[in-house]
Amino acid sequence: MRSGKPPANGARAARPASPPWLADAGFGETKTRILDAAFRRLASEGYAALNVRDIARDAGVNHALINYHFSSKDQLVIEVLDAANRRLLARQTAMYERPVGFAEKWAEARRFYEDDLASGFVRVQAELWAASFSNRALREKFLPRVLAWKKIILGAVREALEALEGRRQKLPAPFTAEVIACFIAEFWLGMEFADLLEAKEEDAQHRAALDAVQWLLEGLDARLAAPVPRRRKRK
Amino acid sequence: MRSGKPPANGARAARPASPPWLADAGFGETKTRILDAAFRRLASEGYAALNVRDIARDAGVNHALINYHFSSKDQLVIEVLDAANRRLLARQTAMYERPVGFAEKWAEARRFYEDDLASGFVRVQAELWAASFSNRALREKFLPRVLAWKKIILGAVREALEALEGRRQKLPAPFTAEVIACFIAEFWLGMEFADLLEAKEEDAQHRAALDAVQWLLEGLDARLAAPVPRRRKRK
DNA sequence: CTATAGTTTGAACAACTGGTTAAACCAGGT
DNA sequence: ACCTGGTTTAACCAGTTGTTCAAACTATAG
Repeated sequence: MRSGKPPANGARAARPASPPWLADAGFGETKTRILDAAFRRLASEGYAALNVRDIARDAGVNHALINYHFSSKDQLVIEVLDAANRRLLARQTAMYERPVGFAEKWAEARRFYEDDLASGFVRVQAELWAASFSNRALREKFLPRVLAWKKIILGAVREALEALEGRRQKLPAPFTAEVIACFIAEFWLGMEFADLLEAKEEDAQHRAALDAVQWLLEGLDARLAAPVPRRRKRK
Repeated sequence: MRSGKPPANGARAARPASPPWLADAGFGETKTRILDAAFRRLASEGYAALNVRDIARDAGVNHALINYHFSSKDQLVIEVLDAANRRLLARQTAMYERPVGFAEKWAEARRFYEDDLASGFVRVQAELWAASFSNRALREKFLPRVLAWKKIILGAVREALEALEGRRQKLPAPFTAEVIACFIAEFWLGMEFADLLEAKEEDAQHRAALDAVQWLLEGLDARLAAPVPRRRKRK
């Protein structure tokens, strides 16, 4: 019998049957519950305090099952990150398809971020990010994602700069698309780690900074929507 | 007998007598060695793997001494962060006094960063930053430092913007000094966490981004050095 | 029914954790 | 000499850690 469908019931406590979180990819119910509990534990207690017994208790499952379904605690953590990566990839491609303006893309990214912050996703990512400093396997899961993420940003920035050049506007030489994309990517990452410190003073500043970019992009969208100027910029 | 001076010798192994690292503040030799070993352990193995016995072995002392000199492992970690804070404060005020151009300030910050990366300081800071997500005492040590750091940046940005305004140049409304300072601070923080992932691809991009700001500031410095355009008095 | 294969359980293991303790050590003061 | 108070040591404690294992359970196939 493969572990496709849930095994009728067993004497399992009546738990909220696995939230939508990382529930995809045809895992058995137990496996999903463990993954989900591990995620929640990472989000609430952090990586340093992570241990299989608490995870099992949260999942409502015997703790030996963790080594049965995942071969070790380390492997479980890696699969948590894997699931997170799958989820991000799906969202990313979904966003890619939608052909909207730059400002709207930015706004959607902000909405996603708010969700991720509230759901604990940002926290888990930060915990595993730090853990990956001393965990090669974990780091190797992060690197391609970071690179892919930067590539997305770079693509959007390139698009924007080319549009600007079509309007005969150009940024100073050192500000290449790569540089601007780097600014955005690392700013965002820094914002995540800063937000997790939960300094209320920061929140307002972050919103203001995000708003400023939003304003910039709205201006860009407007200019792109207007008819091309005859000879030189009109404004 | 206070723990002011080193106790002659004892049968201590011939260890490299406490590197310059966090050695200040009149601690006894043993205390300093433990602090130093804890720092090195954090920099090499990370917070999650930190334990008193390894620290003691690294310091060449009995592990019971950690609970004798610091009252607990948690307290030791806090004092490591305290020492780091003291060090940063000293450097910061030293840099404050030196009245140089904006570009030179930026360049010095970059040099400091390179040192901190090589010495493991950035790594330790990142480890403790993440640990502070679930450690109130640690977080309370971070918050004032982060706030102070941002204040420094904000001060410099304000200065620059005022100088620009003296030259009748003005940024678009949403780009206040606070917003720009926020961009810089979070970009820098993100860069630290990204560098710790050790993706070689990133390094070049970071350098290019830092160079771009450098270029901007050199232009600003040059403009400020040049005579004021007619129409209004200087600053 | 029985056989079979996947799943679950409770108990156990050995290693490791932070912390404590009594005794020893080591100076200086009297 | 003795006492004193800070320091160091080895042994120890109780609790936690990840992991293993044989036995029990469950559902399906023959």
